[in-house]
Amino acid sequence: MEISPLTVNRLSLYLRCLHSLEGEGVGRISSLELAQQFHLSAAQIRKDLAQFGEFGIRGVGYEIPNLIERLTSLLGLDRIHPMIIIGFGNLGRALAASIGFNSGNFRVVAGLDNDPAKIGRRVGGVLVHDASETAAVVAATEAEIGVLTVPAEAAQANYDRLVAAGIRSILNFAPTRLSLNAAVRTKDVDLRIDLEELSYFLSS
Amino acid sequence: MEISPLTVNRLSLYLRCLHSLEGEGVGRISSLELAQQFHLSAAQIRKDLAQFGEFGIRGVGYEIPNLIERLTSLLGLDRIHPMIIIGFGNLGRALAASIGFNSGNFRVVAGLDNDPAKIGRRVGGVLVHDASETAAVVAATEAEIGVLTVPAEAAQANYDRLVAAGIRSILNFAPTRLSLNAAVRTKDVDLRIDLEELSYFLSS
DNA sequence: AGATGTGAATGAGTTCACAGCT
DNA sequence: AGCTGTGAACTCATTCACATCT
Repeated sequence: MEISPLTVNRLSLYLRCLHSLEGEGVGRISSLELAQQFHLSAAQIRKDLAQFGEFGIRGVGYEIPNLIERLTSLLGLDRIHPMIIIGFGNLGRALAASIGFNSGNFRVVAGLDNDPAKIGRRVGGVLVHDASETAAVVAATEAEIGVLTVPAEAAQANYDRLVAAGIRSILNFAPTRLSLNAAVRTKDVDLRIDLEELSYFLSS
Repeated sequence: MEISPLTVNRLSLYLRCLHSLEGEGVGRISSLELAQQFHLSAAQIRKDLAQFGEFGIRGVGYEIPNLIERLTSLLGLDRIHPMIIIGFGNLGRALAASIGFNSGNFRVVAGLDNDPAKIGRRVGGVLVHDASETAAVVAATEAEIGVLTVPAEAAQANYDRLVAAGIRSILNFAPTRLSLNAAVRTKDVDLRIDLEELSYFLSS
């Protein structure tokens, strides 16, 4: 069955809530309690989980440690995901150094840039390579995720190079419409569009 | 009529495409050509635009300068939107300095942090104030958008302070589920969830 | 008794297909 | 003739409500 990204994103959310409950020592919880505590929908929690099997106990609820384990495994968070960052401008550098981004199972293992002043440097613990060596760096680091933080004009060329290098997925911050390769899962983070949405609702 | 954020986000996209065409000297375009060039849906372009009036000429298409003007005005991009950044860690600093973020009609006019080492400093052209002075800073700068780049634990407190200070909208980067105030439009950018989505589809 | 898991109902969003202008 | 604007059809997503199980 094909799972929607909306569902997957909610699973992430549920997992985060469960970790927080586990930290408080709670051992089990019903969909209703979970929904009320975190402003979610109980029916949706059950529907989302039910797509992957029967995780709960009728009349009781869900065992938190068990559910955490199942969701962690489902989301692929039981193994390390090496990432490379392409474009060491402000945003690329910040993400390389950010503990929120570079933590848990996600590890920034290398950087790429085309600026000679940056190549060979170690920025926030990450060594920056020449972007022309994308293929070699992807192969050597076994990077699974490429984080595109280059200017819009450079995005398509760097995207194509990442795809050719055999990367498996891409998180794109460049504010441009990439011509996509179906074999590589790509997720856009377009802050310009986010701001313009806020602008619209400010004015409306 | 209540417009969906999905529609608004596509308007941003259309506007971007139109700017690019205008730069190439194209004067008018049909929904079909626009769709083909940028991998969009012609029917959806027409439906989206039709929600706001009749912008096109039947049998001909859309006048690009005219449509750009209408969309710019619709999205509220014909005036400046002052922004403040709350939390001058890696991400906050990067956004303050990033031309992609801090450009066009969006201007970072001040920063807030609770670290004495940062307060009073000018980082990337932006003066950092004590977070306890949120209300005064919002009033003085007339900031419309608050960009929350604090750690998850600090997010709710800073959110509440922004709301109390009279901010109109918030872009939240903290990976947490905020308890929201309905009067303040809030948009989440949750990079952790984006990465976990990629992780899921890597494994599945 | 009480909460899960799920078909059925509703709602949101997209695509189709064509009437109506220019 | 050709493209917009739009009701109708369809697909996707969420919510409801209850049979099912512990």
